[in-house]
This record gives sequence, structure tokens and C-alpha cells, in this order.
Amino acid sequence: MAEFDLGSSFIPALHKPSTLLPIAKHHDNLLYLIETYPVTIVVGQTGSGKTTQIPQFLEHAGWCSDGKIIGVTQPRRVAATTVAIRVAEEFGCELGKEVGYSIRFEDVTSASTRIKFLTDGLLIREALVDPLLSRYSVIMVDEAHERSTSTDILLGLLKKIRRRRPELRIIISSATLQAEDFLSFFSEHSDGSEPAQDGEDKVGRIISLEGRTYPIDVLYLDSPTEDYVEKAVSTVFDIHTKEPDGDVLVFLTGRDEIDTAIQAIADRSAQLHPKSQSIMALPLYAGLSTEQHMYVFDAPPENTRKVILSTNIAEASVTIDGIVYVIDSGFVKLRAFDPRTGIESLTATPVSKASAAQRAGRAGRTKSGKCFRLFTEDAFQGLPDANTPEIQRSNLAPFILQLKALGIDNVIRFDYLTPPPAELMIKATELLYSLGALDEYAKLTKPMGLRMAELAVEPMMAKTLLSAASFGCLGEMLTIAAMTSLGGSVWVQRDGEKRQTESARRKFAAEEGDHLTLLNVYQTFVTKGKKESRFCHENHLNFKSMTRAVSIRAQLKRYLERFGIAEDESLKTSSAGRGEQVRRCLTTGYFAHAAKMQSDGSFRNVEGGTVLYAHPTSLMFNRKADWVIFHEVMETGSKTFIRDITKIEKKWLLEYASGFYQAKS
DNA sequence: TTGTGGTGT
Repeated sequence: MAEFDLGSSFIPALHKPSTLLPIAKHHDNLLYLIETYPVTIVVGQTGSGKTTQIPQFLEHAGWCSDGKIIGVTQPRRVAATTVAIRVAEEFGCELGKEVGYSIRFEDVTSASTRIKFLTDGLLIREALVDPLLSRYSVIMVDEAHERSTSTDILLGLLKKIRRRRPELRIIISSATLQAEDFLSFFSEHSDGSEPAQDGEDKVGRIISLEGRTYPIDVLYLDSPTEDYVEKAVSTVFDIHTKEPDGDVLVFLTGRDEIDTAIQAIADRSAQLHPKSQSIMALPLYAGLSTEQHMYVFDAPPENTRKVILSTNIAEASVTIDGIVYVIDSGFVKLRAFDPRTGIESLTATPVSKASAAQRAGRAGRTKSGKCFRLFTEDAFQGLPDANTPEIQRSNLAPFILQLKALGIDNVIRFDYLTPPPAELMIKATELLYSLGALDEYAKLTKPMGLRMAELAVEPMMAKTLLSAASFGCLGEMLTIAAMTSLGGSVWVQRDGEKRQTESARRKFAAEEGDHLTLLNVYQTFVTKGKKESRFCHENHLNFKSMTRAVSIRAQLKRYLERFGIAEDESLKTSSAGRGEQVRRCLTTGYFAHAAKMQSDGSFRNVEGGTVLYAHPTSLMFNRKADWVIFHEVMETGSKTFIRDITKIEKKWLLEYASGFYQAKS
């Protein structure tokens, strides 16, 4: 399509008529394929319109005529909501009527909903109630190439469901490189053999839709760099002094690198010619507060070039318009889980070819752009096609529990797109057994295991919550569960306010450790600061996180009420004694995360083999303790840190986890 | 002395 420059008096239409999208000419073919084959793999470039148009094509073609609905899953909540808003507008209906969405805490659907966008995790949950997902005539799994654990599990479930529901239509949206893998997954029998049919009878087809992106020049280094942060900074200045107008997006791996680069850009900007255009460097990473997040979307002041330094968040989760130049360090921090030690690690790893392509694509959304890769073309050729799927490098306990609750007893024979390593499965099964969620035959226990699966917190916390009423601390544990399952920290550290954050944190400190400190934070928030974000600002708390904790707590409370679990008033102790009850209760779920402090201030786990350090954000950092339990352990760089730490008594371990510790103590 | 990104009736 030609670009017209008609001056500023014209503004572009909010939504282009869908007949102008490249997908329009595939309309008939798409409907034919979906009608004919149970599985359709859609390879769609950015801007192809697949997510917004395909559900509408299907609705118009009558796929909802018998009262069934079209489900479209997304790996992320924001994507589910924003796409639903857009499609409702195109469809000409109020959001929540014919077109709606459903994510945790927000169900914007109604009896008239025909097209429903939802997160893939939520669709798995729906299968607990409706195992054949019988409400749906079509399920489209969007962004399947990202290979999140939820997406992988969902694909396995859909393959299983398809055998019982041959009329169900499955659409998988994928990047080019993985389309064949998805198709052969659905074509294979569960034992791995190819079906005894000729090609014509295959279960599905692949269709490619061209996108509407602009050309991108990709440039490589002549020779490798030893310091990609420094190289990124000098490339920013090369672009700034030699290239035409346009904003810059730099991919680095974490907050540390981003802060270093921003400082370096600020230092060097001072040496720019006073008459030249200036540079505005902005950070982008998940730990920033909402208001800091918003800056990256604002237009820069006149005569200023915007440079955004971002983690992987800008690769798929956050889209910024106006980017013309991308600088790619070629690295990303990835989580991995060592089943032998049970320790997670977070380390910088080279990106995959698919990631590099996605990053480059961020330069071509509004006009043609350039991507500067801070590695050689040879190095690029040596990169893996795709990242290792998450299911092969995570703690699988939550997913094994979910599969068992879905009636899939033999989790080893479940149809995985790529099977997780046996050690990960064994480790997860052992943990679930020790928590009482599985019996000695690895069957889900009832009601304990089933309830743990239904609670939307990780298994160790689920066990803790289910014990809380008997310790007379249900209210407290609900809060602690909500606060620890937030994901990120509740604290925000603003520029140059390190000390202030520290002293704010100390105001809420409880002698016994981090869990009771989080309880204090929450209780102060709901009594003093619930309505105003000022309270959070003054105390360096993340308002969004705190509000979310309130929702999570309410949801967990509803679950427990449904199980018939309520606070036993006769067990209620004085507030002085309640701290001990909370610590005892935590031990019933977190006994596997116990450690003892050494004379040098470091910790050892029970086996004694692993040296652990209190994370600097923990109250136990630089404080004395004997035995503790912790929420999380993670290895970064050279050290292994434990976070959210609480003091306990050694004898409680034997009292609440005798089976687990008998042999070892 | 410090954490990439997601997700849950």
C-alpha cells in the first residue's frame, strides 16, 4: 500500500476496514481449511490480522450457530483484554456481549458471548469443570510458538480432547520455524508413531499469511564485542549522529545493565554539540512502577531522540510505536531449574534465532528500520532456532498437580509437545508426595490433593493454607499467601532513593522474619492506604501489587470457604502467640525449604551441601538466626540467594515433616 | 549487598 503524505490535518482511522488487511484474500481458503481439517496451523506475521479477523470470519460463517462459542487463548492477560476490546469495536458490540474476555479476576462475558478471549492458563482451569471443553466449537491457541508451559499443557489437552470430540476445530498460531512441529504433533499417535494414512488424510494443514511490516536492514558486528553494554551505548551515539530521525530500542538483560547504560548515555550526552539534537534515555523493565512504565510511550520533547533501554519485556509483552532502530545485545536472562538441588537459576543466555527475529521486527512497525546486532553473523548462525521450552526447565510440581486433577494419572505418558526431562518429573512427584497431595501410588489424594490443585497458589503455599485453620491463623496465612504469590516485589525503588526504600521497609519489620513483615505491610495498607496511592508512594510500595494482593486474598478466601474451611475461633490465640502459630503453619508447607545459619552468617540447606545467602532485600540479611524456612531460592551470578525468610525451631521440622526428615536427621 | 518475562473458577 502506498503511503500518502497529506499533512497533519489528516489523522489515520482508528481501525482500517478489515477488507484492507492482507488476511482478507485468504478468507475463503481459511474457512475451507477449518471446515475440512480438525487442525489448522496459521503462520501469521505481525500485522496479518490473524488474531482479530479469524474469530470474526468463523462467527460470520456460522461456527456459533448451535450456541457454541469460539475461544481464543493468549499467553498474557493484557493481550486477552486489548484484543477483545478491539474486536468488540470492529464487531460493533458492547464489550462483554457478543465479544468478551475472561482473565483471572475479570470475567467480561455474558450469555450472549460468541467470541471469547482468555488466557491459556484459564482455559486449562475451565477443563477442571468441563473436561471436554464442550462449550467451544473452535479453540484458537495464539502465540503458541512462545511455548509457555501453559500453552504446552493446553496443546496436550486439546490433542486428547480431539479424540473424543472429532468435531472440535483447533487453530494454532505459530511463527514460521515451528509450524511443522505443531502439525506433526497433532498428526502423530500418542505413542509417537505416524498415523497409517497417506498425506492427503493428514489431520491438518499449514497456512501462511503475509504481514504488513516494513523492511528492516539487519547489521552485524565485524568482530565480537567483549562488552555489549558499552557497545550498545556507542551504537546509540553512532545512530544519533549519523542516522535520520527515529526512536531507538535497546535490548539488554536486566536492571543493572540498563542503569549502567543510562548513566553512560547521560555522561556522554554532555559532550554532544550544544546545537545538536539531544537524547532522552528511558529504562523499561517489569520492576518499574506503572507511572515509570508510561514514560516510554510519551512522545519525546522537540528536537530530542528517544532511546529506550529494555529487558525482554519489549520483545513480546510491551509494544512501543515509533521505533525505527533496534540494538540487540543478543542476550536474555532465562530461568532454569536444577532438579537435583531444587534450585532455580537466572542467568544471561544467548537468544534464539526466533527471538532475534522478533526483536528486529520491533524496528519495522511504522516505517522501514534498522536492527544493529551486537554479535557477528557467524555467531547468529550458531544460535538455536528457538529457546528451550519452559516445560523442560521449570519446577513442574504445579503442573503435575493440575494434570492429576484433570484426571490424567499417568503424567509420564501425557502427550507433551516436547517431554520434560524425567528428573524434573520425579522431583515434582516427590515434592507432591511429601506434601500429602499424592499417595504412595502417585494418585491424587482427596480431599487434600484435589484442594491443593484448585487453590491458585504454588503447592507448598497451598498446603500451608490448608493447615492454617488448625493453627488458628487462617486470616494471617491468607494475607501471606497473597503477598508471596504476587510475583514481583511489593517494593519500588525509585532513582537514587535506595536508602529511603530501606527505611520504609524497616518501618514494617517483624523480628521473626519476612513473612510477618509482609503481613504488617498488608494490614497497614488495608487500614490506611487502600483508597489512596499516596500511602504507597510515601512508603515506597507498588500500589498495583498491593491492590492485586487484595484480589488474590479475596479469591483464596472464597476457595477455602467452599471447602468448608473457616477460622476456628476456639483456636485463636493472643496476637503475641499468633506469630508463632504462623511460623509453625509455614513449616507444614515449607519444610523442604529449611536452612540453618552458620557462624559466618551464610546458610546451609538440610543436606548441608548447598551454601545459601539471605537476599539483601530480606530482613534476615545481616541478622542472626538459627533455623529458618524460606519461600524461594535462586542462583544469580555467583551466589545462591534465599528470599522471604522466617525463623523457625528445628523441632518443628520433625513435628510437621517427620516422613521427610526422618532418614536424614 | 540485589530479580528476565509470563500465568491461575
